[in-house]
Amino acid sequence: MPELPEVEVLVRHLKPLLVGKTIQGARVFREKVLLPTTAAQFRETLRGATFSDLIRRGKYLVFELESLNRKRSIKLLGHLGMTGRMYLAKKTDALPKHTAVLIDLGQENFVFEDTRYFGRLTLNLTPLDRLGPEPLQRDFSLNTFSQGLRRSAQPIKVKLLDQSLVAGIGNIYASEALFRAGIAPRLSARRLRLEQTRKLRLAIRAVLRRAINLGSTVPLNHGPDRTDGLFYFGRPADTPDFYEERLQIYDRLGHPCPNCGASIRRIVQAARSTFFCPKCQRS
DNA sequence: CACCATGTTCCTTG
DNA sequence: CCAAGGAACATGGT
Repeated sequence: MPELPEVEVLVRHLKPLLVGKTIQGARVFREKVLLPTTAAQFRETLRGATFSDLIRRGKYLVFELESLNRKRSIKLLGHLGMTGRMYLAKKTDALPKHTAVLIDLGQENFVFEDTRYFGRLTLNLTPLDRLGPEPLQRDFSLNTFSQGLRRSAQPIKVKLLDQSLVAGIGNIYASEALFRAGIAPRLSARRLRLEQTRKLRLAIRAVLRRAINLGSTVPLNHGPDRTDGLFYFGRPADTPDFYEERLQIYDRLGHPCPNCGASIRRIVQAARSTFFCPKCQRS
């Protein structure tokens, strides 16, 4: 469940569950997700450490810990890739098929499972250096944004996926933000007029904030009664309107545009799907 | 078998 | 040095 809003909701959920808990040990089932950290390094660094904080940066989770003697503060960088999940589980629960890392917290386990293993849980923090501003914070200013777009000939949709421009937008919310701003996904980034840039910046913020708010209403359960998959799409079969459709345009090929009724179209840009309304997003 | 999927990094080319 | 495009990573759903 991994773009900025999903990570934000996960962080809010996990932080109070983790802070104060001490790591008894760790088991690594898929060393690849630790890279460039090794399994031995990972186990040795974390054993005896206590979680002190958890924050989000872009689509990353940054776990902060203190070692046993408080001599050293440790940071762990997490990323969910496309299919990663992180949660606390009872020790009696069966391990999911694609468990990558298991952290023993004494009474329970912290599980990192990831079907495709594109995710990360590592002591290497350097990916954070490449991130642009947080879209929901002050440093994502109109100036910063328009200057970031100025040099790029790429289609605006593709440029929005560039994490050094602004951190946390993924394939779904890129389409959602452009739809909300009424901007055509193929428009070259440098050709946006100031008014469009202004609109897009506000649309990005609105779309992300709204998703966080809606996501916060979905309980993050795991196991057989798992509900975190509802974050993006649909609603459970037997629940009320509470679980409204969350997305206006993404994955809605052929459906009527919620603004004008025109048929929603799909194109491929940089090998990824883009959804848009041909009438509401003409320029 | 074909194509699709919420992401990032590495390599090459210009 | 920079921008941009494409492959690679790995597994599963339809």
